[in-house]
Amino acid sequence: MISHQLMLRAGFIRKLASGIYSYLPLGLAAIRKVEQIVREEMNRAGAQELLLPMVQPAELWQESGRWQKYGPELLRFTDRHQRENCLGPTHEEVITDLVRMNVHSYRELPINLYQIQTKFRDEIRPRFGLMRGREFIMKDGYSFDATDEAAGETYEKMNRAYQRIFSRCGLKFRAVEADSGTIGGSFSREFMVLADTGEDTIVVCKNCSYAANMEKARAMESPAVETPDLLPMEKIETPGKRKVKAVTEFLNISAKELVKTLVYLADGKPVAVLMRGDHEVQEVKLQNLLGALEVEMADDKQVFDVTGVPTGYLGPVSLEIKVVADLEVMKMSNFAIGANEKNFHSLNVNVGRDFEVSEFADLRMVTADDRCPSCGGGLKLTRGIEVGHIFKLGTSYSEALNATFLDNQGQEQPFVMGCYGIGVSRSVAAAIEQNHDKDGMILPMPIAPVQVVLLNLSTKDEEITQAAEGLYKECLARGVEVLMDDRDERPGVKFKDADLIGIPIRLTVGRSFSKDGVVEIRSRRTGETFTASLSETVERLKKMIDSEMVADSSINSQ
RNA sequence: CGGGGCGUAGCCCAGCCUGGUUAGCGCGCCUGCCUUGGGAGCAGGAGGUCGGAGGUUCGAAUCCUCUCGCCCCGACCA
Repeated sequence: MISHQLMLRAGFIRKLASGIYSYLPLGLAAIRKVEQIVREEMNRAGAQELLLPMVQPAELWQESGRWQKYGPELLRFTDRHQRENCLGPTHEEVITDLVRMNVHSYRELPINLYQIQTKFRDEIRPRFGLMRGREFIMKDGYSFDATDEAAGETYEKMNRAYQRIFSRCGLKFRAVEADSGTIGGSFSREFMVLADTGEDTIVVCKNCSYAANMEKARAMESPAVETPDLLPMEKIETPGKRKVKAVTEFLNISAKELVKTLVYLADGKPVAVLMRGDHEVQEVKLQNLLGALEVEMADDKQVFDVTGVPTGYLGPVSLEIKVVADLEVMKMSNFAIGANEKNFHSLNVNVGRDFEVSEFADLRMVTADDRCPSCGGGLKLTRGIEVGHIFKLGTSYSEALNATFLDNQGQEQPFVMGCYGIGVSRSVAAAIEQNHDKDGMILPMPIAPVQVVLLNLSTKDEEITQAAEGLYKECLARGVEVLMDDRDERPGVKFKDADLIGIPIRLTVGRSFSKDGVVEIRSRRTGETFTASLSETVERLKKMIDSEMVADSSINSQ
């Protein structure tokens, strides 16, 4: 991954252990820039910063039920008093506990609290450096409202704040509908930085603003077709034909005329899933439909054990286990299925006449051939990096932890919560992923470690050195962030390093100063170069910087 | 957790298969000379528990066993 390589080469980070990195001065400076933008926008949106403990007692997690649920990525340990603890991967429990101890009346609401802190998640397989470390810097925020309606307003406020934050960071991103996952809650939205190297696939409409991740993405339903006459079911021998491709070729039908039967284990219980031959199951949708904690595809042996049929010849007719089906299957008629007998399939099968389905639902993976569910336009699959996620949590945590307040009727009510995360260290990596060339990083002005890198090309030349130092001091005095390269190195080395670390503006004092009394100003992004006299230089730097900072007023707050 | 791979100087790596001088190259580092607008050149120099433990052997970086760490692929994931 390019951002990782560049950060190592450029001295932004060094690895200490698997998924654990030290932030060096330049890397830290970029992180601080992102943090500062996050702070400003969170504060503007009415949130308040605090700092919660990283070590958390097991009791709290047992109370919420996540001590069992969270799994091995929660790093647990025992202290000298034999008390169990964990390192916080997130802070719903701690914040809910804090609020329940201190807030008791609707008149104290709403409350919106956030922190910026190092989190630890013992990832199965850390990779891509800061992109998926075990230790990472995250902003996490939590809101407490008296009613669903008020919580919805807070959620929208956070949505707007997030739009501003990522715009101000100079990132190209999309906000997408998302599955809320193990955190629970009713609705959530992910902020995805668009990059081909992203780990997540997202679906965006080419025509309207619809965007979603694969777990949530819907497609416009295919138009209803008139049901043709139902033909009599027919069993046909299909020796050795198990895969959709082999069966359809053998029967000379298209995959759209075949229904495949897949067996999943939902928390250990077998379920058959019917899917049109050319479609794929989206397991998270299945998991949500079944209300299961875990679904996994059964292996060949497990399938045989529960159905008595070898994989490849399964069908829903007289199948003993629970059967669910994708919506598209409902529209099909006279289709082919496995006959539940080795080497046989059945033709002209129909739902209702030949078998029953306990539930129809959208269970499939959307493809680029599908149409947008909100406008019917074409869809595009693209890759993204998740840098932010906002959730409407509802009352699941406040109920589990018995966090309540008295409403204006004197009734005890659970807080209506929301939670809002931003991967700070990941955002820096994502920015680099999105902004680099063959020579190195090209950092957006608002999150670059410094705005200007000043090269003194000849530290032994007194005139040049004096000019460079003068400029350096003037920059500092006038609020221009500057890093001076006065190493005793040859010019080529300094140019290469300046390119690598991606500082937006390069200011060079060298030969042209001795000759013509001018210094050189160059944009890292465009390569555009011009010269300036000493007296006008800092003013011109300021203009360039201002034009590249995303000004508050230019942000469209949607 | 399953599959594959790697640990030799600060870094990248060769040597291992087929045991046998003083363990080597490149980069980096130090000293001197030289050079100064796109990662220069010459000369000299420092730097090693060969990841760790045990074993086989006259002799182990090399063969065997165990162990630790890391990387890649997979399942998983806010």
